[in-house]
This record gives sequence, structure tokens and C-alpha cells, in this order.
Amino acid sequence: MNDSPERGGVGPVPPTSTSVARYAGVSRATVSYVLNGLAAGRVSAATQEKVRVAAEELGYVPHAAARSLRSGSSGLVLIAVPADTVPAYGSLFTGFVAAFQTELQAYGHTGVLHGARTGGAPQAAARAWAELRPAAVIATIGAPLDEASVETLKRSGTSAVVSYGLPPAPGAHGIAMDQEEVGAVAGAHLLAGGRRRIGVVVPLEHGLGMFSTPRLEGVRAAAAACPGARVEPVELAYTEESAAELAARWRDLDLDAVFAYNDEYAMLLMRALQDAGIDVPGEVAVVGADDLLLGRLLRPRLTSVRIELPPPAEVAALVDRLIREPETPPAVHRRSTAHIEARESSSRAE
Amino acid sequence: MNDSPERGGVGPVPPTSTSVARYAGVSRATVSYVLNGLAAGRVSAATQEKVRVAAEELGYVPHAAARSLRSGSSGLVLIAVPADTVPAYGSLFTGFVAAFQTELQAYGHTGVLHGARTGGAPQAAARAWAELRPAAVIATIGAPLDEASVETLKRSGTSAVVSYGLPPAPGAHGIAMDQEEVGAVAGAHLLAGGRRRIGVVVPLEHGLGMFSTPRLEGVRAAAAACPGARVEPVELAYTEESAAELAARWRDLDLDAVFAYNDEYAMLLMRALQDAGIDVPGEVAVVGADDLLLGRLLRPRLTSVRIELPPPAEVAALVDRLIREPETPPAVHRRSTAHIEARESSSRAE
DNA sequence: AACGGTTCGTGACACGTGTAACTTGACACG
DNA sequence: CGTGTCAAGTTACACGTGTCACGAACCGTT
Repeated sequence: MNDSPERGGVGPVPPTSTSVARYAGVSRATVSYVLNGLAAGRVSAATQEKVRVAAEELGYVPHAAARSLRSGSSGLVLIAVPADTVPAYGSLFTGFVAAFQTELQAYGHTGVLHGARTGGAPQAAARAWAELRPAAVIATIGAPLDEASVETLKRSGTSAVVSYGLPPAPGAHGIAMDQEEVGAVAGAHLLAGGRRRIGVVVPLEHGLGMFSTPRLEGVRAAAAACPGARVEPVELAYTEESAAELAARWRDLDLDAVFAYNDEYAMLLMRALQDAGIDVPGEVAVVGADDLLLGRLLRPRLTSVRIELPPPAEVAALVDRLIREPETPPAVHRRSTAHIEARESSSRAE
Repeated sequence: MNDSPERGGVGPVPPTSTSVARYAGVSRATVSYVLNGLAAGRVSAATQEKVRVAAEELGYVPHAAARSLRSGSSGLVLIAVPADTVPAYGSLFTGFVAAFQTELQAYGHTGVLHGARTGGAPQAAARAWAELRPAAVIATIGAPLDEASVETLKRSGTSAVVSYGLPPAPGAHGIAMDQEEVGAVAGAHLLAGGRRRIGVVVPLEHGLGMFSTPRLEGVRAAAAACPGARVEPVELAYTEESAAELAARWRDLDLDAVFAYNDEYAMLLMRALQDAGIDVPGEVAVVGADDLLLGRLLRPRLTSVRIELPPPAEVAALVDRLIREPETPPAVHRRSTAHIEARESSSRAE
């Protein structure tokens, strides 16, 4: 007759609010009121104390699933990241995500990070997310998110779906990095330095394509205003071999500048060029992005596009608002800005 | 009389198994059997099809919280990371965590990452984790985890608590990085190269202490066997200013070698030493750890201790076993190995 | 004494799911 | 015809929580 599910372990059953109530000699409702701070004018101070002591004594921790079921909201904010292309990211995001989780906590949400394979069908990932009934989903760069996924999430009760750092999927809000601006800033800097034949590194690593295309377009846009300027994509993988191979045939490409996608690719390529006897910045100027500390350790020091992301606190505030006002029509809420940090690797041509 | 909680949004209510049952013209139990693959010999093929179609049509996604409540297990594996010291990590972990989540999925668990501030009381973090009733918690380097936290988790039903990359807290399992071995390998290499006055970088960044102490001990252990050898801690923060300041007073320290905690600190320090006119490796040998690609781009190329972590698949398998056999007594299950990758930054002294 | 207000609690329902136990025909066997 | 056996579903309960509506005292006023 006992229908209670198996508790495999022989360990003690976790205390519930019922245990606490019994222990304190009050009803379960009272426990709930006290522990959720709704006891004002309902429960005497003495009883409150009794309940608190009982909860402490028993080591009571509320059951998030039960609370979620009853209250109709999980309090989760799910941050989706791509599971496979992370190493090529740079450490730009790890810091942001951590800070963001901390900020969310202040609003009473629990930020949780979920890796999704970019290879598989986006639908499968969206289903896994939807099962958790998150109040919001933030899909970061490279995470699979299409229109159907947004639909799945919304139908399952997620009030806000936000694309972070890339153009939002239809139906989703956006906190965009303006990738074209990144390219434009890099391009403008190189053109101002007298460069006219600009290569743009397109990483061969899977999943970075959505990133490099708009950057390439940004460089092109900057070059359009400048007669005689030429812009060309250059493929590169994040390995020493690939960089050496590219450097070996560099002179055939006839370029006097390269925007290398990010600082890590830039450092890799710059080294390979130098090893091949090509002078930086004399023969070719190199520009990266993300402004990593390590880029300043090389000689010449690496010029970089610094990308200002909206600060975590601001993003958390926005997400909280979107959760509380689910009817807000999808829009792009905030863009990043990009600035050039000019250093020796892109000094003006003679 | 309606006690159902508010659904703030005006959006349609998410479909439940009841909706699906009504739509398909069967009972809710049948839906459950079909969708969980327990229909063999219980439900006719025709009915199964009807149910599947209905679920698809309605976009039904099961409610994880409800399932968790009923089944007594959340299916979650919580990966705890420190929320504040991440940038100093290097990209070593981001790749691992992502791969690990993917592997876990194959076992039917859902890996989820949770950032915890290292500043606050460990108890608060443990409580937040325990609320989710995870089947297992994996605390990575720097995540706050003490004996009381382990106790809180176990009492709330978590069957396995695993410390990853650091000595396990009492009561927890361990998948350890052998930090002493890392130090020992670096120390042995430097001693073999004729160095006798070895500095060991201790990062000033919060939360990395537990890391550097055993490494320092490892270097000391290696030096103990070598008469005349001297080992000293050297403090350094991950900023150019700190490195320059250290380099300026370097000669007072009278050291001919330094093990710089990891490659990022090593690159930073090496650059600062060079800028101060100190020859590497002539006057001082530099060794890092993690064997990053970027370390090979500097001149001289950086010697590094490569740390082989247990592969994600293996870790996932272990965690799955610990979940299924909760009585397994706590133990250290797997250690990392460390190898020296000798390059020019630590060439033999004259 | 009757009445209204305040203080301090409790009883009971609903959230969505998984599954053991039961029902209902249909059919076969003695 | 009574009795199993089996297929195909259904009924009903439990998981742990939040909260609405409803007491039961107690106190002060008319």
C-alpha cells in the first residue's frame, strides 16, 4: 500500500517542513509562514523562535522542486553555453558568467549554467532546458537557439528568452555585441595607419562562424569609404601548424594588415609571421580583439579592440525586469561598444 | 476556492500530461507509460501512436520539478565553481566542464554549473545547492566546501559529494590533482638543470591559496634531497604593475629559478624580468604550468608542467557509479599526473 | 451579556508526475 | 459453465510545498 518512491540509500530521510512542524509542536503552515518571513502579525515571537530552532536543529533545507511545483515558478535563470567550442573563446566569458550569477542572486533568481552541444538538433537542447521550467533563458554566443526553440520555451512557461552577444533569434530578446562595429573599429584603425590591403582571420573552429562574418562585414564597410582599399578573409585554425602554414604562403596573399579575430589568434599568427621572417608591424600590421593582458607581453605589443560588454549588474537587472513583465515585446536592449587600444603591432606604416 | 497559484503571464498554460491525455482520449497513466517507454505489453501500438502524436502536437515537455518530487531524485549533478577567482584560472577548466556535462548526459544525469562566491560562508552556498537536491555535487578548485557543507548535502539526500582537483573535504570523495607532484616535477626539473635558489610564485588572488601551498611543498620536497638547495615563496598578483614591482626588486631575492604557478603568471613575470634587464634563462629559469599554446609563442619558449586530468568520460562514469552506490566510503579515486615540457625558458644553467 | 476586533494558529487543497493496484473484457481450458 | 490467464487501460495515492479560508481564544467597548 505504501506508494512512496524508493529511497535507495540507507541514509536518513531528509527533513521536511512536516518534520520541523512536528519537532516544534506546531502545524506545517506555521512553519511555512515563519521560514518565508510572512509571520508578521500571524505568529507570536516565541513560536517563531521555536520554529527557527527546530529547523536549524534538524538541518532543514526546503525542497526546490516542491516549491517550484507549488509556486509555479522555478526561480531559475538558465545560461546556455555551447559545450564544444568553449576553448576557442578566450577567458572573456568565464568571468562574466560568474559575476552574472552573483548579481542574479540579489534578485532572488538562481543562475545556472547549462552546456549544450552545438552539433545536435537545437530542438533537443531546448527541450532539456524547458524541462527545468526556467524563468528565463540566456543563450550565449554559439549556443544553439532557433525560432522553434524559442517557441518551445515560451510554451512551457519561460517568460524571457535572451540572446546574448549575437543577433537574437526570432521571438527572443537581445543583448547584442555589435560585431560589425568591432570589425569597423579595427578596419578604421588600420586604414588610418595607411594600410590598404587588409586580411581578416576567419577561425576554422566550429561554431565561430556567426561571429566572424559580421566582423568581416564591418571591416569591409570601413574600407568602402576608402578608395583603393582591399579586404580579404583568411582562414586559420588555432594550432601552431595552421599558423606556420599560413605564414609560409603569406607573401603570396599580398597583405599589409590583418585583423586576427581575437587576441589569441592574433598572438599565434604574429609569432608565426615573425618566425617566417616577416616584420610586424613594418611589413604587416596585426590587430586582435578582447584586449587580453597577455597581448601586452609580446614584442611588439599587440593592438587590440577592447569590447565593453554591458556590466553584469545591468544585464541582471534587465533579465529581472523581463521576468516580471513577460509581455515586453522582443527587442535588442543593449549593445556593446568597441574601442581600439593602439599599440606597436599596428604602428603607422613607414 | 481556486487555490491554484497565479500565472502572471497571459500566455497559454503549458501543456501537462493531463492535457495530452485528454487530447489523445486516454488516461494520464497511459500517457506516462508511453512517454517513459514502459508501455511494452501494457498499451497497444495504436494507442501509443495516438499518445505520441498528441504530445508532439501540443508541444508537451515534462515538468522536471514534478518528476523530481515524485521520483525522489532530481537527476541533477551540480558542478560548483568559485564565482570570483575564475579569471585567474586559465582556460583549463572551461573545456573540461563542458565536456563533462556532455558525458553526464549519456548517463541520464543533467550537469549544471553553479557559481558560488568564495567570500561568503560556505554554509550559505551549500544550502543553495542542497535546495536543488542534486544527486551529486562536484566542487571544483576554489569552490567553498567544508565538512559542515558536506554534512548538509548528505542530509538533504545528495548521495555523492566529490572534490575535484583539491584534497577532499572530510566526508567527500576526491578526484585529486596531485598538487605536490606538480611542484615536485617542476622542482626536480630545475634542480636537474643546475638551479639551486628556487622561487615559487604564490598568487595574491583570493582563493588560489589552497593550490599554491601544496605546490610549494612539492618543490620543497624535491629540494630536500639536494644539498645546498633553497626554496622561497614569492608573492605576485596578476597585473602588470605587480610583476614590474617584483622584477624591480628581483636581484635582492637572489634566485636563479622560479616556478610561476601557471603559464599565465609565468608569461607575465618573464616579460617583466626581461624588461628589467634580467636574462631568461641565463640569470633565472622560469617554469609555468598548464602548457598553454600561448606559452610557446614567447621567446624564450616557456617550459611548463603539463597536468593530465582524468578524462571527462572517466569522471562521469565514476560519478554515475557513486550515485548508484551511495554507500561507497569516501576515498580519493583518481589522481592527475604531471609531466615537464622542457623548453628554452629553463635551459640548463651555463 | 452581546458584540466586534485582534492575535495566533490550523485544515485542506492544488501544483504535475510515476506507479502499484485494480477493473474490464476477451479468450482458452477443464 | 466456472475458472484462470492475459491484454489494455484506469483509479488513486504520494512526493513537499505555499497559502486561502476558517477557527479559537482573548480583550475592550457598548
